[in-house]
Amino acid sequence: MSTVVTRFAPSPTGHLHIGGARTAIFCWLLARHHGGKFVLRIEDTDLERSKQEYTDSILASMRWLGLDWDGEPEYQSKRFDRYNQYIDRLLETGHAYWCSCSPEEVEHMREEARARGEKPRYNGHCRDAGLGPGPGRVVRLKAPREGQTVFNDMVKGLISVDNSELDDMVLRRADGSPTYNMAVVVDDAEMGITHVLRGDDHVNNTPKQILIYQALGKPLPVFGHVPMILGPDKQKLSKRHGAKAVIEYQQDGLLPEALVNYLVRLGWSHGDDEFFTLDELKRVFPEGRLSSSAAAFDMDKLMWLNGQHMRHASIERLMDLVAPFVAALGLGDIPKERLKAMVELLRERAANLKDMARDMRFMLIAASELEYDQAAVAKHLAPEAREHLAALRSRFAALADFNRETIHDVLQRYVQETGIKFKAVGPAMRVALVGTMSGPDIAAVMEIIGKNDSLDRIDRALSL
RNA sequence: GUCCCCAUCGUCUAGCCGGCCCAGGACAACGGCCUUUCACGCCGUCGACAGGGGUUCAAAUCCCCUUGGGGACGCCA
Repeated sequence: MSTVVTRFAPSPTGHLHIGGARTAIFCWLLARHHGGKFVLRIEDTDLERSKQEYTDSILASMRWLGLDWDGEPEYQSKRFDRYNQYIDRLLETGHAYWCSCSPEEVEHMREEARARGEKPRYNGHCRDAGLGPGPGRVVRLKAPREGQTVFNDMVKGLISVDNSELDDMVLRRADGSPTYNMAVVVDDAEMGITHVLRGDDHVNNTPKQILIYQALGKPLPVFGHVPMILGPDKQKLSKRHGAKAVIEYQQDGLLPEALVNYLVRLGWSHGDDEFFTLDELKRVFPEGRLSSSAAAFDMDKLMWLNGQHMRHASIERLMDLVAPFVAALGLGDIPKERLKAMVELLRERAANLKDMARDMRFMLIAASELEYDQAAVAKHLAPEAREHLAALRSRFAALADFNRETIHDVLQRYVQETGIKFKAVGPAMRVALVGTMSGPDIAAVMEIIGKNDSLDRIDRALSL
């Protein structure tokens, strides 16, 4: 049994976006499930648009997602000599030839084909001219004109294309650099890639690449093309859709495992299962099915899944993860115990780390900084409610052991002794301590902010 | 224009080597329960096999056509 070797081959012309992230995850899963290798190859042959900062960003996103790769990343820009060796070999074996047609001439040929109702392509003008090297000349593949090229796609099944639809593609440009298809085939063959899983937009490249494999006499890998991700409106994904780069989701407070879970489920399924950890995915991935149709991105479901993963994450990890978000709110250093208490209190309710940090804010500011919702104040801090608040304040002040149980007891006893309904005092307490009518259990909040702060807040509410 | 691919609830999907499906789950929406509030959680409601032909005793499932959508046709990747 030969080992599985997959690869992810981004070009560093931007940050890692969710479409690329998803194919990377699929490739990683396939390799890791089989205990195989996952190689990372930076396709930076376009020197103009490729930037080191993007490579760094892509690698950072991969690490954040938990996708580790084997060995050092490969850079195509460093492998031009290899590509040219193979092109020379193709020239020697008669699988390729020199072409002197100018770009303008080729464009003219394309227009002629189009006028004939055919697919625009190079007409093979220099195919049998027996030309040698020369300035401005390119090398083209001598592609078969008859028959068809067929391959069994991992996700789409049998795909076949008539060779007459393909043309003699350029392998080496006039400036001596290799073209994309040539470089990819040489790399995949040399790196021993067994499974090429990539975006849908490459299906049409596959027959062309297969022709190069055949000319080179190299064995074919298994190909698989995953459909692209569409925007919520089923149109091509764009910034407007909220479908952003992976780092932006990181900045929005998502958990990497939630993003992975969501992205994988978008185009892959395992029965009715929705929630997966990375380890589970690694274990069951091949049992599931890759979808062959495009999927629309749905932020709501991503957020829901994130909430699910928040509830499965450990308190300690959540503390580490939420800390930077709290710091970003300018709330300074928080004692560990206090942060822990807040995370425990909010883990069940927050949809993401950013929201969680935001929801901690009211507990971390001073009583004097608390913002009161005027409508809530008017409604719940009526004269009668204030009397109860004042009475409760002195009972809380007398409390030696200030924790959520004792606080809760004070509240309960007060309600029993005065015979009032909890509703006559509960909302007032909440407005006084939180400023608004929503939030977690008041007794728990009071324990976290402490006795002094609790009393200060009641005093301030009483003075409003 | 030519070629390739795709097509189940609003969305992600199960089902797809035919009968167990008058189509199941999840998100969203809506209603209810829980609760001092908001969330969480729980229960329920709404909601789909694009259309048309075949094949078959039987089709969401197989075949063909139409329609719709996407992708590709570079000396970009």
